[in-house]
Amino acid sequence: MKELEKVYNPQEFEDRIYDFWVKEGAFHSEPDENKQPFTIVIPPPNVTGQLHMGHALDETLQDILIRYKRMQGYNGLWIPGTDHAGIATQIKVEEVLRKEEGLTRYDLGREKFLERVWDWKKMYGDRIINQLKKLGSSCDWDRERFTMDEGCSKAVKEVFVNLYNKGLIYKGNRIINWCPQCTTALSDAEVVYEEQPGHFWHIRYPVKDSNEYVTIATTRPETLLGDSAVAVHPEDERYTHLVGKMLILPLVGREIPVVADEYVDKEFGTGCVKITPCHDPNDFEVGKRHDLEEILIMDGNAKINANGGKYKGMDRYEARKQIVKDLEEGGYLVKIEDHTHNVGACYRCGCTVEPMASSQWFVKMQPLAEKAIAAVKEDQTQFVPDRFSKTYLNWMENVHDWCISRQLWWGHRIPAYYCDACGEMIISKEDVHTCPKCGAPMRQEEDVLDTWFSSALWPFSTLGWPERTKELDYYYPTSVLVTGYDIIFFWVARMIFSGLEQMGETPFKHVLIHGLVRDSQGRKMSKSLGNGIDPLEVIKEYGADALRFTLATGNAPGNDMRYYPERVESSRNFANKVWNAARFILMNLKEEDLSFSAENLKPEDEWILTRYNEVVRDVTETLNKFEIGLALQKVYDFIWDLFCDWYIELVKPRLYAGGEESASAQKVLLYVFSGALKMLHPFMPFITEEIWQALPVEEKACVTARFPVYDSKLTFPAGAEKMEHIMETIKAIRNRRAEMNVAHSRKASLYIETAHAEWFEGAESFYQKLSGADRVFINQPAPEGTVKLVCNGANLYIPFAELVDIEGEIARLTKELEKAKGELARVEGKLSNQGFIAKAPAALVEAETAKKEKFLALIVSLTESIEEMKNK
RNA sequence: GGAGGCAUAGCUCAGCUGGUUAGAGUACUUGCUUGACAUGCAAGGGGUCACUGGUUCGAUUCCAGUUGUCUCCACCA
Repeated sequence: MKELEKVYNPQEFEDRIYDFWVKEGAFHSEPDENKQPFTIVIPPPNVTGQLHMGHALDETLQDILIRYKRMQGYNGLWIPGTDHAGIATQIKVEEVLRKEEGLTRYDLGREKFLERVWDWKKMYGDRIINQLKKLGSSCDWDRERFTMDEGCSKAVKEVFVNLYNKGLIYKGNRIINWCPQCTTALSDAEVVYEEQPGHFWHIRYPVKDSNEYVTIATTRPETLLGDSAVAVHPEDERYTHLVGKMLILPLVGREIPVVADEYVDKEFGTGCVKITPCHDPNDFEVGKRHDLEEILIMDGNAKINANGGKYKGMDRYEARKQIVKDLEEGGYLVKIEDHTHNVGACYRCGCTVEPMASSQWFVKMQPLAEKAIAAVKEDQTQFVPDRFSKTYLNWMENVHDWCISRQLWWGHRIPAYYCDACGEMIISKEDVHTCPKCGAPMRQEEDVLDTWFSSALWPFSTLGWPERTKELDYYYPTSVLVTGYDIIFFWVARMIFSGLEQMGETPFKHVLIHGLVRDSQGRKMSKSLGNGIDPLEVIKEYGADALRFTLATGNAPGNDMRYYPERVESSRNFANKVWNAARFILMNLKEEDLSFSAENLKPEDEWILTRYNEVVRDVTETLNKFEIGLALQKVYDFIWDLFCDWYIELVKPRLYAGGEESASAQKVLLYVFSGALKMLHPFMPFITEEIWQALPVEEKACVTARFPVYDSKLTFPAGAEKMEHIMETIKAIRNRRAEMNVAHSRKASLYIETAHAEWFEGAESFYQKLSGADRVFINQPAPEGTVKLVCNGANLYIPFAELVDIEGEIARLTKELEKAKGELARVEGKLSNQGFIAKAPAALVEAETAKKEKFLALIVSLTESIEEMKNK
């Protein structure tokens, strides 16, 4: 038998335990027809290669579920996420390149640049894996298999061609969100809106051949350069006479028409809107309806292009300044108003996005969304908690077409090939070098796909699709996806419709959504605030188990949680408690044969076994419902309160006495404790395994042991009830001794007066050990001069008369009496209510009746006691 | 503008399909080096479950409204 260190020190064993699991093949997950699969798809880690608190939360919840399922005999597989083609990766590398070598990606060229990204990617990938091990993550991460390799690219091409052939992918000129810093298009989901102070510039547009003019207001005056009309509402009498007339665009001198369009809100501003089809999504639509000229005025860096005339080459903000100045000088500027408005920013780099017309690839969402909506409505995929399905459905029902092309290099290149000679375009899974029409060389599309396009295929592309591999057969659809609510649109939704479209089946049965980890003041953890907490630092100080415990408990599913160091500390204290309980048990296990059997059980054994069984049942139930925090709370309460504070204390006299009674106690101790360890293992894997290795148990490792199962043969209602009565009286005695300031060392006799002598028989040692009694008498006359305690079903007498403060005692008893009377009134109120008697369940009526009896008896005893006191 | 969350002890939060003497951790008060643990043990104080109605025999729990607060989505020039 291995000894445990005297002091709980997780640093001493966590790494060793992890290696032990790997050596034992505990995370093995080859398809096995004799086992049920349990698959978890996990979100991508963040780009810095540094484990952050949110990711630690993801990993912890996933790991708890998969360890639990493995212990139930399931074949558990992680499908780890990688940010395998993200914009952020490229931007990060470009940043490093710029800083350290003063180069841009164009200086390096596509191929060399991609090599750089790939090396960098591997480096941080390794770092993340090592960090996850520290956390206890049982993901057997196969990097060769789960990276952006041949296979993944194959899947991407396959899907692209499939969708294109079904008419679900198209190329078109549309307004997209353009990030001038990342120099790429962004999808709607990648834009974050923020309120910013700005201005309304009111500008006068003269009517051609007239003294009239219209006034428009804009927040972006520089877009004036791209105006091709001014729109008014068709029923706006103020302007009907102008519709069809031409205006002279200030500074530019271009003639633009006044058009009538329902899009304009008569009530808002002057009722006139300048129309800039290439730089505003609504204007773009108006432009299409009225066949207006489309004038793009900026380049990829948001600098004014040749269409901007004299402003060419200016940055958009520079141009704004200059244009405002020129308008003012030309007498066109009517007024400037302060105005706060929402400005869209790139969610990666924070740069203000520019809406721009551009030729991009899109996925037609409506047909895909319809299936994805049906799948969730029909519960093929269930969100936990359920309310997040509303978030999902809301988004899906209002979804716009998805812009999937990105003007980046790191990513899957779109499998489209162009012939410059004859204009032919081919979409193909295979590379096409010569044009089948004219024989000229073809060139592949430069753009790459949105990260989330390939990420959306993750649940099946990683399993070998489009090949029909045995992994795919066995593990798809996966069991559960665990992620934060902030990623529902980016990833969850897209995996669902992609899975449905390509596999004909939803990619996972459950989506477990959790909240965000915030700092102690409720703020989001962020780099700019500097309030982020490094999980590795926490692990170093308190151990991975303590961090996992903290992340798994203390809040309801889907709600945000705050991070407090004090909470980790209290988790660590629990680990310490378990550690010391283990040490106590180990130093008391002296028997050769420790195999448990339900024989020679004492009431305290029956009590703890009954409670243990209940906890096994409850924990299993709650975990099956993904109520992870609740399950852990139950294990915690059982171990600390019931097992350590009560059972161990109750059983100490037997252990010290030795003999047959000690032997049976040892067996129960080991049985219950090892079972509790197994229940605790998914939550706190390291400490439970380390202790397991020291215990004389049959199963070789806690990680591969079988999760406890409820056993009706091991519940003993009678024994459990007897113990509850004894414990209630012990609490009452302790309470009174504390109130009277009786030293723990001062022993006293105890006289129990009861109509249920059987409840208290054989309990002498408990009273001696736990309530400072030296001798215990049942139903024997108590001597004069005692303290009387009134309990449910028994009166207790302790000879401490000299310590009694009569006045205080009367006050205390009176308070108790009032409380009991209040309870009685409540119960009687219920029982006298005919509606209650008639409609409430019978068991409840019975229970209330029993309560009434109990309170009646209590009131009689208390009243008597008060009278006695008054007579003294 | 649309949708959703939250409001329970000083603080952070549990409380699953209505019936509990409304809980935990932490903080606070008191007493304990009781042969696993002071990272501990024992005892205690502390809550009109935001407010107003409704449904019900019965509401912290379900429904509606009000107030406060947070978040997401859309976005009007």
